[in-house]
Amino acid sequence: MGRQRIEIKRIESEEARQVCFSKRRAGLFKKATELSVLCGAEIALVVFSPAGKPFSFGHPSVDSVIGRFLSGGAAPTPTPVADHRMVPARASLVHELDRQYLELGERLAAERARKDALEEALRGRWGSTAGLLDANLEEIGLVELERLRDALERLRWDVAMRVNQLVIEVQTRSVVMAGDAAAGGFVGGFLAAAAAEESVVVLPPQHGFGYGYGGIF
Amino acid sequence: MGRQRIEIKRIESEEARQVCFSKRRAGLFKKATELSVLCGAEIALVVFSPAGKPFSFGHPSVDSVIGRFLSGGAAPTPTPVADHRMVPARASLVHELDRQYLELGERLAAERARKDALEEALRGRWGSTAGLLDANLEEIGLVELERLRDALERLRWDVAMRVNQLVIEVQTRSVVMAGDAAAGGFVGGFLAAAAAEESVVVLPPQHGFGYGYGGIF
DNA sequence: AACTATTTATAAGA
DNA sequence: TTCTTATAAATAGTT
Repeated sequence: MGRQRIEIKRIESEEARQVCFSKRRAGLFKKATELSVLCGAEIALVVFSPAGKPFSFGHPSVDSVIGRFLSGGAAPTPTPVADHRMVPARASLVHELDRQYLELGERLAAERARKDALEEALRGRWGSTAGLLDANLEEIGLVELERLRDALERLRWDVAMRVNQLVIEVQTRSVVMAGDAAAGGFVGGFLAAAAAEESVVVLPPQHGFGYGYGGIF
Repeated sequence: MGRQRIEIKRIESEEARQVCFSKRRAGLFKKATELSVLCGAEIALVVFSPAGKPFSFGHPSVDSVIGRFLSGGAAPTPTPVADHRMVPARASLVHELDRQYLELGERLAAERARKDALEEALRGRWGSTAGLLDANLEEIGLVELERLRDALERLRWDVAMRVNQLVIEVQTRSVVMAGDAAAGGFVGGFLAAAAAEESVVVLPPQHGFGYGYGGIF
């Protein structure tokens, strides 16, 4: 709708896609607002940018509309535009939440496994020499000292290796893991604010974290 | 957007309102579809007509997007309000999920904190000038290792004493021990390692923890 | 529903 | 990102 007509297909250029998203998102929210005002229609609109930032609009509120949609055994939806899903999808939201919940559990388990492996990596090495530590030194001969020396050197190597791995892991993981701690107890607070009597709600892009990974719930 | 410009306010005429709704709803869903296709954005759109008919669009699905939104995408709505109209059953379910989420979140945070402490301990140890077996072993900070550390420090002292004695013996029994330079070498190497200022392992260039991204964490 | 006269939205470009 | 502008789209009022 501009200088040229464009085909409605995924924009490959990352930059162009971002620009298009910004413009069209604004337009979409404007249209949604106008529709709600002109016709008094209840509307819930949630959009995630390609970068994962959430935007939402709701009249009277996202929650009230979603709640009505999920609970009200409302009639199935029509199919305005083809191609994408315009599905009824009733209470399967619960399943989605449940799935994400399980995902968090798996994350926790994985996290714990990593921690245990770390502790074991340390404790295990010490365990190999623990006996020597407790031995009566008066009875330690050159052979024993040699064994101790070797054990300690192996320890140094192993730990160094472990550190190397950790460094790599940390570097690799830095972005992926970002955002984990955000969004504590969001659902409760969210629904607590549900059914707003407000007219128009537009969430600006969040400050930058809290999303990234949807592995909660 | 037609013959005349119209003010964006509720259309009083019931018929005109219904007509406008039909037209604009189609346009809105089309825009939403285009945005999702062009930019790959995830979108959930739910609209109730003035008559109460529900229409929805979702990419990949309404539920997945809503689930993602609920789970951590958004900050508290800028327009909080009261008037809860949640379906009881759903409300309690969500609260339960929320409670369990908080619980898991706390556990995860605790696990991660411990894991981070471990990583930091390892990393910090290498960062220091002291060697692996030096006194700052305590920086590992693990309770279960503190006793081992103490034992090791005593060991070092005792070993040093023992070595002194051995050296004296070696010096005394010049003939017997003379050819056994290896023994002295072992012990010397051990003690050198024990107080090492050197690193056995060279860590890879840590081009960094500069997560190079300001947005997320 | 269809048909336009207009207003809007927006693709490119700066 | 924001603005400008040429055009494509959407749509208000009409048939």
